[in-house]
Amino acid sequence: MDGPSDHDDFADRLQRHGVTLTHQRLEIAAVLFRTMEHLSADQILARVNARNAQVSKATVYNTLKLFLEKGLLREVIVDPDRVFYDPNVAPHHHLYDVTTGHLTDIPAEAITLARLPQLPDGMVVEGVDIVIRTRPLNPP
Amino acid sequence: MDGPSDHDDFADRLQRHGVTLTHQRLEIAAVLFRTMEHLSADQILARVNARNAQVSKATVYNTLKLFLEKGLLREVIVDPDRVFYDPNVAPHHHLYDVTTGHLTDIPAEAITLARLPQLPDGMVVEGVDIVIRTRPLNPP
DNA sequence: ATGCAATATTAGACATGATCCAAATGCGCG
DNA sequence: CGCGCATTTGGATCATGTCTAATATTGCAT
Ligand SMILES: [Mn+2]
Ligand SMILES: [Mn+2]
Ligand SMILES: [Zn+2]
Ligand SMILES: [Zn+2]
Repeated sequence: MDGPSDHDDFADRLQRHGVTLTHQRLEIAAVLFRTMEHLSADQILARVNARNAQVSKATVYNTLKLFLEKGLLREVIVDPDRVFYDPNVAPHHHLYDVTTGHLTDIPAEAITLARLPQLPDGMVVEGVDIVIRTRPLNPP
Repeated sequence: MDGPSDHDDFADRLQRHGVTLTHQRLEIAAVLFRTMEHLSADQILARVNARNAQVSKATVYNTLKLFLEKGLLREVIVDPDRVFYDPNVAPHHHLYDVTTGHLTDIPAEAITLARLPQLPDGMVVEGVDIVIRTRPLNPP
């Protein structure tokens, strides 16, 4: 499941993005890229320290910021209380289960916008975020 | 500009939504509904106390929560650090200037999405939030 | 009007996510 | 080995937002 090849893939990935390798960064990368889930900083900290060793909160935040800068991650802002970190950097959108807080990817091609609105002058689109909030169909 | 008719309009609006009137609630409603801007709790607190009297932080949060429950407002989650309160409760989407943090409404009709993705079984759409992140076209 | 119970407001304590800091550690290389 | 620089770290600090328990106001019956 967790062979040396996985580990090397993560190492390559970090290096290709200009991130110098450290033990902690590899641990964090493993947590994020092995399951490709959307996780909060707290969840990442817990998982990293559950599997292996002691990585500090400060290092988790430092590393997430670094990974963001290097384009290894993106943020998803859907919950007012915490940021989710998304290991999928391909353009895509999200289903957000408001009861569980769980995020699911929607491929960009699965949604087509017709008639993008006209932008104010001199403004350019940096990105489009679509969140479809869902909940279980109410049982009485 | 700020005649008694405005004030009465706000009062009517609150009462039609089942909100019992208080001086503080009317002040907060005036700040929100007079300019229809997207404001954070902090900004609302500052504006309320700039124009008139002393309304406490607790009351601002209490009132915003009440207005949300009563359908007078909605939240907009685009900034990891603070919630914006939106006095426009009609279905619509947003332009988000990432450099200034300023939000602008896009009428729901201005965007059409084709091919909504298929939802997991027993799940129903609660809402769709579209945020178009923009920035000034600026070569430094 | 007066009294009374329910509702609303408030100051300040508290919770939480996230950032900052200054010290300690680790690493690459001469 | 030892030096210089990047990285890590605990703990302090900050910012939004919530809670509490006391006070003030309101609506209403008498
Ligand atoms: Mn925050
Ligand atoms: Mn918060
Ligand atoms: Zn995603
Ligand atoms: Zn809006």
